[in-house]
Amino acid sequence: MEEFAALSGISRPTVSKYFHDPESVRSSTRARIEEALEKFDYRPNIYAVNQNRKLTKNIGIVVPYLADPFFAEMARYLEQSCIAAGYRPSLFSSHGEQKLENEILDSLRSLKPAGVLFAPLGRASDRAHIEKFCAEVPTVLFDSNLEGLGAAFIGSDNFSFVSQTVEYMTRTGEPPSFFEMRTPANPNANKRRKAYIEVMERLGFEPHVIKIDGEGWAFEEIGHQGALRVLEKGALRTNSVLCSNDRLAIGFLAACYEQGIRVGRTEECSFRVASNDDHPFAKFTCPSLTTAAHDYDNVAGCSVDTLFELIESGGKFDDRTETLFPARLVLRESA
Amino acid sequence: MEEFAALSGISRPTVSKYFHDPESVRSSTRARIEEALEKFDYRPNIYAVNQNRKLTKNIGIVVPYLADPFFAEMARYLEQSCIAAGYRPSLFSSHGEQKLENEILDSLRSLKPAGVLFAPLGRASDRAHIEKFCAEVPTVLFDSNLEGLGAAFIGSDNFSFVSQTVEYMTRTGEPPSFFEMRTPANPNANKRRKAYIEVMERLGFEPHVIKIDGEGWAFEEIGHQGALRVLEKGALRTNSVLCSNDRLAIGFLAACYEQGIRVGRTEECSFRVASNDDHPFAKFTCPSLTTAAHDYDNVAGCSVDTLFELIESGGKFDDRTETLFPARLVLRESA
DNA sequence: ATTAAAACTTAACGCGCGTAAAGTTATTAT
DNA sequence: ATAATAACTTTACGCGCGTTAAGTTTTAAT
Repeated sequence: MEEFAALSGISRPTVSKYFHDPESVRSSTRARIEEALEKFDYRPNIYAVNQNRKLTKNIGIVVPYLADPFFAEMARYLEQSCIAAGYRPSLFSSHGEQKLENEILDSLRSLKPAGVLFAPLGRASDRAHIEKFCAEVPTVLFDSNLEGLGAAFIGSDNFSFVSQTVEYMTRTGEPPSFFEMRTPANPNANKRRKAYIEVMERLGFEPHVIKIDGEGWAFEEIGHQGALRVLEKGALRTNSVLCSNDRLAIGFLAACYEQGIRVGRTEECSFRVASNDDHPFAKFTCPSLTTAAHDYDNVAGCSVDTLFELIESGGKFDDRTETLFPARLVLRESA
Repeated sequence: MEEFAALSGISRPTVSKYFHDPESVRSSTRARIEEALEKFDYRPNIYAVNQNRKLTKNIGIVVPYLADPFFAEMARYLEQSCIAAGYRPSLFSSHGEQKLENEILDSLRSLKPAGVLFAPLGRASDRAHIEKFCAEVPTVLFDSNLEGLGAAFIGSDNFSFVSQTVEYMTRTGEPPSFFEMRTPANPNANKRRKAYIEVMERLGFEPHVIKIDGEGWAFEEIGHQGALRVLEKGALRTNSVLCSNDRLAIGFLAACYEQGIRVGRTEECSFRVASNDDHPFAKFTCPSLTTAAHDYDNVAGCSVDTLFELIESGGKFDDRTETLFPARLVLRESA
C-alpha cells in the first residue's frame, strides 16, 4: 500500500481512507487514486485490513451440513444478500460434527466478524461452547433454535407446517401417520412431531408416529430403508403418510416405487405421501412432492436484516426475539 | 500472545514456535504451555499468523456452484482431507457467476494460501484472470479442465463415462439418443457429446443428439421442460436415452413419470434412461438411475495429494499433468 | 567435570494495514 | 481578500503475530 500510495502520488493514510470509503475523499483525489488503480491494480489485503479495525465488514455463515441442498440453497441466498449489502461473507459447514462446529466458531473469532449467521447442528451442538461464542460475537441463529442463545432467532413455524399438511390430508382423505427418525438431529423435528400430535388430537384422530432408526445426515437412505421396513410390516393405519422432512420423503417415495405402490392423490393411487420443507428437488420426485414450503426468501432475508440491525445497534439487543415464518402449502401430485 | 506467554512463564517466540509445531519445543516447556493453555484457553489469530509467514497452512477450495449436490459432496470430501492433513481449508462458491469467481480469486490472494483447489465455471470463466492467478498461487484444477491453466488437472475421463453407458445400452437394447443442454456451462459436457458420437459411430449406429434450451444451473428444471417437449414431439428415434448428466436425468425421469411413461429395463417398461455422474440422489430417483459414477474418492483424493506434492515442491511442477479417472458403471433400474 | 549442542530469552524488526495527532495546503464562504 | 473549514501530509504507533540475531541457560555426551 505504501508503494501504491507513492505511485498514485497520494499519502498512504488518504489511500487507506479511500479504500474504506471512496466518497470520503475529495473527488480529485479519488480520480487520481482510481487512475493509479487501473495502471497497477493493487488490492488491500482483506485480512490485514481487519487487523486493527473495531468494525469489520466480515460476516460468518455457519451451517450444519452443506451437502444438504436445503442448506446449500439457504447459504447461497445468505451469501448473496451479504455481498449485496457490502459485506464479505465466509461460509463454513460443520459437516454434522460437533468438534468441527466448535472449531469453526473458534477460528471465526480470528476473522473479527461484524456478525455471524449461525444454523447450529441442534442436538449435537455443544451448548456451553456456543453460549460463550455468542457472548463475544454478535450472532443471529437461524433454522435451528437453541433456546436463549444468540441475539435473535429466525426460523420457520413448525406448527404452521404440520397443521397445514395434516389438515389438508385429513380434509381430502384419511388422516396421516407421521414418519420420522427416532433420534432426529434437528430440534425442528421434535416440534413437528408435537405439532402433529396436537393437530391430530384436535381433529379427533389418534396420532400415529412411526419412528425409524438411523444416524447421521443420509436422510434419503434412512427414509428409504425405514420405508421398506414399514411397508413390509404393513405398519400403517391409513393410506397416508406425512414425512417429517422432504429428504426422508424422497427415500419413502423411492421405496414405494420399488414396491410397485402407486403414490398420489388421484383415484388409481393407493397411497398418499406429503412432507415438509420444499427441498429444491421436491418438484422432481416421482410423483412430485406435496409439501409445506419454507419461506426461504423471508427466513434468509429476515436473518440478514436482523443481523444488520444487530450490528448497527452495537452487537446487543435489549431482548432476544424469535421470528417464525409460516409455511406455504405446495400442492403437487403425491398427496 | 504476549500476555499468554507471560502467564505461562515462557517467552513469546517460544510460544509462537510451540503453536507452529508443538514437537519443536522441549517436552518440559510444552507441558508448561499446555498447562497454561487449559487455564486461559488462548488461541492464536489464524489470520495474523499468516501475515508474515511465507508458507501458510491455508488451502482455498473454489467450486462453481455449491448448491449442486455433486460439488457439495466433492467439497465436503476435499475439506475433510485437508483438515486431516493439518491444513485449513476455506470454501468458496462462484454461484455460477464469472464476476464472483474473479473476486474470489482476488480475495484468495489475501489468504496467502499454500495452495488452491479450483473447479472453474468452465465456459463462463475469465481465462486471462485465472491465468494470472495461477501464475501467482499454486493451483490444482479439478473437475473442469481449462487447457494449460494451473499446475495440474484432475478429473474424470468423460470418454470412459459415455463409452460404458452407450455400450451397455446398445448391448442390452436399442442405441440411445443423447440428451443435453444446447449451451452447456461445463467443458465436460462437450467431451461427453463427442465421446457419444464417436462411440456410436464405432458401433455402427447413427448418433442422435437432442439439444434442449435453457441457461443457468437449474438443470433439473431444464431437463424437465426439455423432456416434456421431446416426449411431446416424439423426437426420439429409439426407446433409450442417455442424459449428459444426472441432474438433467432427474428432470427427464420426472417428465416421464408425469406422462405415464414407464421407464426401466424390465419388460413392462417402454423406455430406458441412463446418465452420467452418480449424483448423490441418483439412487433415489424413480426408477433408480443407471449411471456412470465419478470415482469421487480418487478424484478428490488425487486432487489433494497433487496439491500437497505441488506445495512441497515449491509451488511449481516441471510439466502440467492431467489425470483422468475412469467411470464405474452403476446399474440400477432405469436402464 | 568439561564441553558441545540444543533450547531458551531478550531485543528488535517486519507483515499490511488502521488510526490518531499535529501541521500544511486547498477549498469554500463571507 | 480574508477567514474558516475541509482535506490533505507527515509522523508515529498499534494490531497479533513470525522471524531473526545475539546472548544465556539447559541438556546430553564425552
